[in-house]
Amino acid sequence: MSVVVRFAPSPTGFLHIGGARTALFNWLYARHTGGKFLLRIEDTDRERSTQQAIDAIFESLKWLELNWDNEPVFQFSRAKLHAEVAKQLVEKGLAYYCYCSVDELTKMREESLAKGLTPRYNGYWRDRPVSEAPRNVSPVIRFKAPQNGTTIITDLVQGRIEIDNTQLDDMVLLRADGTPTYMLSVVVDDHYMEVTHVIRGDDHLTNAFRQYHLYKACQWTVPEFAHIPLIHGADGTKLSKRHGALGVEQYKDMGFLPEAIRNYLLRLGWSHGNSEIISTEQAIKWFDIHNVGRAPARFDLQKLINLNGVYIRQADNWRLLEDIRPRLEERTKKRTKMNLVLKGMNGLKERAKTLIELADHATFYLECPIFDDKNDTYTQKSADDNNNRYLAKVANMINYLQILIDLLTTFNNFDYLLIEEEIRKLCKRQELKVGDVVMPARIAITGSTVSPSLFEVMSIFGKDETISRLAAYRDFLSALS
RNA sequence: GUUCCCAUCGUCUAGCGGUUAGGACAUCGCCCUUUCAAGGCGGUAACACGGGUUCAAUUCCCGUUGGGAACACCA
Repeated sequence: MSVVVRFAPSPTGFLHIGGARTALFNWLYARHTGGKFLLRIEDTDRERSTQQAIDAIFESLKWLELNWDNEPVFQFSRAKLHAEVAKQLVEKGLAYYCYCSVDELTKMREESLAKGLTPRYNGYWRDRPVSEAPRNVSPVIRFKAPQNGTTIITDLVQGRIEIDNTQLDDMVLLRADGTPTYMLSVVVDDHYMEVTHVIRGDDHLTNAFRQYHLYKACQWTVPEFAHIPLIHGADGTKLSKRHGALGVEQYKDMGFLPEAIRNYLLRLGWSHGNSEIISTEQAIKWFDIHNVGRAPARFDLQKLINLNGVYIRQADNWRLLEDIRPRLEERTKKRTKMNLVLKGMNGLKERAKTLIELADHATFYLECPIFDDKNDTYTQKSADDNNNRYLAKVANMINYLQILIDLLTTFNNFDYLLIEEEIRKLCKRQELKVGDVVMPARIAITGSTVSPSLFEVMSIFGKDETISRLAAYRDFLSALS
């Protein structure tokens, strides 16, 4: 029998990082086994489900490149079928109508809690004749859960788990308004979608036991379960907004690459020997649900950032340019110089951990960051703080800049290696430190003390732009002193 | 509170009775060097605790402690 898995988020918010991992594991398992990866939107909670959230989930999955098979299933559209199943169970005597009010149920839970028991429904209407039913109350349908014995589930991740059936209470299948609950819907949908493996968050583990009996009551095959541990925040508690339980979209906005996120999420709770950098192809080949760890893992942003740097360095230059183009265009009008960014990409991507950084560092190719277009002058203010250290030695800097200009003016060929060779020769001749000469030029050309190799930058700019920036800064410094 | 799950460096993890307990991120040195990265080399750093079982326990069993999850007419 071929594998069918599904990712079934409820559209009550964005797709968070934990959901993304659940989706990834399902997707990998499907691709690994050559099975199907289905998507089901669990929108039975009409109050909290939004179109916005549905769109966000689709967008996030697409961005992560976790493509699903078949059309997505919207659970609410199948509500009639779900209700039908509930009614059939009543007819078979496997479920019953319950007329308890919300207040009564709350009271019941409080009483159990006071006695030190698990709060749950006490089965008041389980064996009570319908003739006793109050007139003006619309009933819910409850499932008759077994009251004795034990239930055993062999979870693919958690192993064999046994619970006492006294833990199970009679869960609501159909609400008073006739809409199905999650417990009913999942089971019915998973059955009709022919899902063979239910891979989901650990928080559903206890649900599996209740669902198990529902499968049995319907005489359906119980799927394999795999409950993967949740992701925790850096402090070990449940991941919340405070920790970075952000939407996938927000990680995109922070400049992360989808392949970096996939790799990070995969390694969180799963490993393959000493492999850290794992391509998607390798992941598909290696992934097995059986060796997913059982303990929850903490989310470590530093490791994600590091991994992102690795993937940026590996990425194609054109693709990176396209990734940062919107950010660059936001920042400057000089779109004609994008080819310079592309030429400089090898030097730039070596130094960036995120696409934001990459865009930041690339800006100088488009315009000199410390040159203010409006006033047609340089500003010290916009230069980074380090510059001040060098600006203290203005006279020296003017001198070095002039030496460089004189040298570069004689060049016909603006080749990277040639520039380096000649500047080194000059420094040796005049007994100057290469760093002393290079740093003022770096500030003049890139507006910062941090940049890719200056010789590379110069060769990319070419003679005119290089000398023009050097001269402009020289003049600015002269005016200062 | 009740039930279930979990436990190796700060973090993610390898280990599946006998290892100098390995790797990665982070961190700290050094090297390389025009800055910053990247890279190279090296350092600090872990088997929660207590009982068993065994010739031998990080590894198997039990308990303690500590963490987590679930207990809705939410999903």
